[in-house]
Amino acid sequence: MIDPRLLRDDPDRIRDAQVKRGLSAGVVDEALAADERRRSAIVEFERLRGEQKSLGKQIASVSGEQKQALLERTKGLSAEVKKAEAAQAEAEDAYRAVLLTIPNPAAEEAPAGGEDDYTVLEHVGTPRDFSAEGFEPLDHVELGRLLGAIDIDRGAKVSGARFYYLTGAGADLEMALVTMAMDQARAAGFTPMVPPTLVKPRAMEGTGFLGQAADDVYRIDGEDLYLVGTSEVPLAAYHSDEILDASTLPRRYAAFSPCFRKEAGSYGKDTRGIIRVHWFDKVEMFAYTTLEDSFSEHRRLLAQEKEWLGKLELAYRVIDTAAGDLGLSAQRKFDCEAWIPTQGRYRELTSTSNCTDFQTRRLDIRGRFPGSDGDTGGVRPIATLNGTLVAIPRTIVAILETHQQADGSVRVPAALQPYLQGREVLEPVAAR
RNA sequence: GGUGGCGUGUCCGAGCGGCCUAAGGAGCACGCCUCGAAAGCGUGUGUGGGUGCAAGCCCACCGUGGGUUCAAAUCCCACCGCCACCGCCA
Repeated sequence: MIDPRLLRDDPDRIRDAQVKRGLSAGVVDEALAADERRRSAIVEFERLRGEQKSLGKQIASVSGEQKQALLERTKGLSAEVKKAEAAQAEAEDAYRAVLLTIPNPAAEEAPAGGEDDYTVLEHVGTPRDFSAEGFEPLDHVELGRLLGAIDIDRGAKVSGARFYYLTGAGADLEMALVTMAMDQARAAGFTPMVPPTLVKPRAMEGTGFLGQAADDVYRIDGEDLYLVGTSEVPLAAYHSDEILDASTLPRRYAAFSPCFRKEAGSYGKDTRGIIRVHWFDKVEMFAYTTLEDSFSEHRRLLAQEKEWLGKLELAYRVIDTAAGDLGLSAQRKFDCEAWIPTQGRYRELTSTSNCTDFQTRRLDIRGRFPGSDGDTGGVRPIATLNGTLVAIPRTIVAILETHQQADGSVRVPAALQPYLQGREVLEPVAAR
């Protein structure tokens, strides 16, 4: 949720932010009107309630005829109070509902525009030139079959389209990547976590995944539980309704979890292979910081991702996502995109977002700062950030395709070897 | 899934229809005392919202949501969570 004070004090800024994302600024006026209605409803309720309270006190202290007279007067009042209370609750709900639809205003620095208006911040490494080496690279589906690492046909048989089995070396790769990622995160000060992946609506809504993004989310039939699309959800909700002592910030968590996505609206996109799937495992970094520190923390998360991709010896570029392509909750987002040889283009492997106080306001997470309100102390909103360390299928795609050799084997990056029983090469196996 | 018990402020804990504006204690902050500290004494000590230039004033909050009542922390219902036992299960 955006800062309600910002909305009231500087609505033009929110209007501009809406336009920058390519959205209509109309919601801002809707929200302002709802706020107006809400406040007059509150004033009316408090007036009636105050009257009722003082009458109640008199009733308690008198008796007999006097009491009867007062009782008569207060009976009608009681109904009015009830009505005013309902009106107030309704007005508050309406106001909140509008606020929830307003995305986090994009950062000044975020490029304006939609999906294609990103800025490339840097290129790291050089895409491998297979023509110079004299062979045609195989795609990850072929390589996965040769290595006995990915079984897409049986995934479809058992679970449907966009499902897969990781088998043999593929399963080994997942375990190796997860362990290696967790080791890196732990060394960088992140607390390892294995969170629940079924969550209540509150956690979903609080992280901004229940609005227009809702059709990408699986809901459990008849249970009021959702399957998370990322462990960002349980990690953000982890501290919901808590006041964290500012001295304990930043708090850094790294979670391993499965992720479930309907991928609605992506029919026909990436239908081959395991680039876009309904389920995958992921190690996600998550941080709680002060608002001021969130910007440097965002860079820190990006640095972790770059270190990770470097260890996997992948060629990639870093992009600054355009405002229109930010999720509801992000204020700025950097994606690391690795070069996929058989697609001839860069594909997103990791992504890190600064959500500032957008999620913490929705989830009632605040920090207790030393000092009094006057000198910026007291209880104030804090920031959340998230960043992918490793999303398994896409990372496996990049590794297999990038490090393949002419005979269909795949070279294992040096940093990964200790996690793969010291194997330097993954060799093709007989089909089964 | 069943039965029973319990959810009160930062924490412990009392209250079980109207002086609850929530007792008492602990903790914390400040002050007194002290060479300094402890002990002791005194004062203060939440969150959200409305209103006001401000000091302040007002409203809401006793797990959550309904209900009864002129009036609910207190009575009734539902739900959630915790604890214990039973059943089931990995």
